[in-house]
Parts: sequence; C-alpha cells; structure tokens
Amino acid sequence: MSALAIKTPKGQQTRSNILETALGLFQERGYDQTTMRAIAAEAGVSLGNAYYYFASKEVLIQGFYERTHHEHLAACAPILETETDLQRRLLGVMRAKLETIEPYHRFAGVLFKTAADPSSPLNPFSDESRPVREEATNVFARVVEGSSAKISKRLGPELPHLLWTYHMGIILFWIHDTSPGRTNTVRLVEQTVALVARLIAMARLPMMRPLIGRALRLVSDLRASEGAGA
Amino acid sequence: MSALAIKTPKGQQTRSNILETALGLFQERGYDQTTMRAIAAEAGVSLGNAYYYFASKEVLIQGFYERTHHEHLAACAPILETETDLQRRLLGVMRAKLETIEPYHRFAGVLFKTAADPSSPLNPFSDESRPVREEATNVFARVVEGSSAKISKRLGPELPHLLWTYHMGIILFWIHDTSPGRTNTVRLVEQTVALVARLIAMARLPMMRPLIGRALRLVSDLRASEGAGA
DNA sequence: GTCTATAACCGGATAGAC
DNA sequence: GTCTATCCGGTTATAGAC
Repeated sequence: MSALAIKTPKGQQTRSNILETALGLFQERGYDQTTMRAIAAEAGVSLGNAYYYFASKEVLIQGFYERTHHEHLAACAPILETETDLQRRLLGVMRAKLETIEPYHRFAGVLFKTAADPSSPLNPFSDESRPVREEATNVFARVVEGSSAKISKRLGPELPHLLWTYHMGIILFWIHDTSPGRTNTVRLVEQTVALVARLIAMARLPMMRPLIGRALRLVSDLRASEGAGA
Repeated sequence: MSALAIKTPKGQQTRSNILETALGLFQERGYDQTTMRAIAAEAGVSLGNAYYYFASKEVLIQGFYERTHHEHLAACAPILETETDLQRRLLGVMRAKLETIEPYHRFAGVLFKTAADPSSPLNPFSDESRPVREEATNVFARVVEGSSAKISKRLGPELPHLLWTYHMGIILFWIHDTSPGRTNTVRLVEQTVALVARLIAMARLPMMRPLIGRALRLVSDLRASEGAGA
C-alpha cells in the first residue's frame, strides 16, 4: 500500500526529483496553493507519474518530517555534547527545534491538520510513524542521560516519553502561534522548561511520592495498552 | 461572508432540513463518504441550493458542535446542582462529556481534523469560536464555584481556563483512543481528575508559592497576548 | 430582495494503454 | 515506469422564479 520499492537508479532519481520539487513549491507558495499538476509540471513528469511514486499529496509531507528531523539532530548536537545542566540541555534542544521548523510555519497548519487525523499514517501516534517517534524520544533520552541531574528512580524510565509529549504540546501551541517570529512560543518554552526542571527536581521529595507514583503508574499503563496517545 | 440572514419561514425550513439531513448522513456513513450532492438529493433540494445556505461542507460541522454542546449542558446539570465535592463535580462533567460525544467517535477524526487547522474558523482557538469557547469555559467556572473546595486566591481566576485546556487535552486523547467504548479515555479521566484535584489542593501550600506564581504569570501573559493557544 | 436550479470549473485521484 | 484520458466531488457562476 505505502512504500513501493523503487528498483532502478532512474526511478530513484525521478522520485527524489518529484519530492524536492514538491517541498520547494510547498515552502514557496504553501500547501494548498500547490497543485499536484504544478508539482508534476515543474518536475518535468506527467501527473500520473507523480502518483506512481507518491500515493497522495499528503504523503509528500513525510519528506518534510524526515528533513526537519535530521536538521534538528544536527542543530542539537553541539549542546548535547557540551552542556551538562539538564535545564539548559532541554532548552537548547527545544530552541533548536523551533528554529528548525520556523521556515515551514506558513504551512504548518496543514501539517497538524493531517497529523490530527487518527486514520492518517502521518499522525504522530500511528504505528507507521513509530520509527520517527522513537527516534525523537531518543533525543530526549540523551538530554536526560547526558546531564548531571539526579533523577528519581521511578521517574527515570518514563521521563523521555514525558518530555516527548511535552514537546508535542509545544508544537501544538507553535502551530497556533501568530506572534511575529513565534516569539510567544519561544517565551513559552523558556518558561516551561524552567518549570519542568523544577518539577523533575521536586519529584525526588518524599512528600511527592504518592502523587508521582500515581501519575507514573497511569502513564506507563496507558503506554502499555497502546493505540491511544502518549 | 458567513451567516446570511434567512428571512422567510420557508427559507428557515429549507435550511434546517438540509442541516438535519447532513448530520444524519454524517453519522450514518461518515463525513468523507457523504457528498454534498447526496445531502442535497436526500434533502430534496438542488446542489446549488445547499450552497446557498451553507458556504461549505465544513460549516455543516458547526451544527454538530452546537448540538453536542447543548446535550452536554443538559447531561451536566444534575451533578452541578447537587454535588459539592470539587473532584466529583469535575469527574461528573468530564464523564458527561465523553458520553455525549461517544456516538460520534467514528467520524470525530474528520471533525477535529478540520477543527485543528489554525486557518479554519472551526478551530477552537479561533476568534469565530470564541462564544462557544467561553460558554464551555463557563461550565468549568461553575464546577469550581459550586464546590466546597478552598482555592488559592491567585489560582482562582485562571482555573476555569486551565480546566478547559485540560478538557481539550482529554478530547485530543479521546480522538486517538481505539480501545472499545473508549475505556482508556475513561480511565485516563478518572485518574487525571484525581491528580488535578490533588494539585489544586497543593497549590495552597506555602512552599508552592514561587512555582505556582511563575506558572500563573506565564498562563495569564499568554492569554493576554492572544492568538496562540489557551 | 429572497430563493432555487442548472451548468460549469478545478484539482485530487484512478484506469489502462504503451 | 511513464503517459493520456477520465472520473469524482467540492465549489462557483449565473440565470432566472417567486
């Protein structure tokens, strides 16, 4: 259904040609204003041929995910290698994320629109996007592991997933953020990263035990039962 | 642009006829499987006539919102009138919500897909949906006011909005919940309502002051600057 | 001015020939 | 693997009828 195997080098060539053309046009004039006919024409292939490689206009978006994810990884590397303070590590990673996706904000609406559809393979909770999701979660695992912070034993294993969820919430906000340069989201990140760091520290207090225990049991239960959120 | 004034009784009649037909077909065969031509045919009017009353297929969804909102209000009334425990009030309201929207789960994905688009007037953060949003927030204000719980002075004014945001998060989870009868979401609500109640109580502790203060300042700043989330 | 109908247009998607 | 021809459904233009 989805990824048909492209055999020949020529096929590879045509495929990536179409993809690059599409991403360029999306960024230039937006998703809705870019027709499949325009993509095909600009790429120098027929409409039917474009559909041979990409089952729908939507799946072209997957290329966007892959591209920005790799850009984000690159942008994160310096902080993850040098910084040891947990709060600053998280802040660096989140800032890098916002900077990476900023050029695409104008068609972010469409992204979230498709991402919100539970039946779409593009939605971040779907089976199909598990690899991407796990790679992204892994970034947050590295944020925690590479830091000097002491983490509550029970919180530790869940923390990367919790941070990934937090990061999705920020992106949701970012999508709806109309402030110039998305400064509201930047402020939100700065403030909430501080809160998150504070909460992580507080989680070690004995008086927090019952609350934390309950919350963590819930979270891990939900992840175990799969198919719905987180 | 949007709401054209329908003057004659005959016009009113035709309009509501189309709307009821549409909602029926949506529930029966789903949103995507229901064409505007089918709606028009079933309602006994021409395609052009349907578009005279409803500018697009999407705006027919507004009827769904209004309908479920009123059903929810009705379903909440008993709890809001009798119960005084904050946690149980909130739980009752949230359960009522889930029960109200359950029949529509099969096409909820599409509904919220369009609702998620920042440029759509249907999205819950838009200016156009402010009235609905405020009405919904008001339900949570009543949850708090009618309870016997003591609320931190500074938390009080923000609490209804925070609860509304919480409720939106639950709905997002619900959309992606594939467990039979959405039992996962019900469990999530039961657990998180308990956590929320606990957090509200904790917010009065002196040691929480700086954390709470910081969080609340952030939240009210963001709402003041409008245009992005919450 | 209020309402209704017919005939396009446009763009995503598919069928099938080469 | 690539094309042309076509379908299909949301949307619009426009011509009239009450």
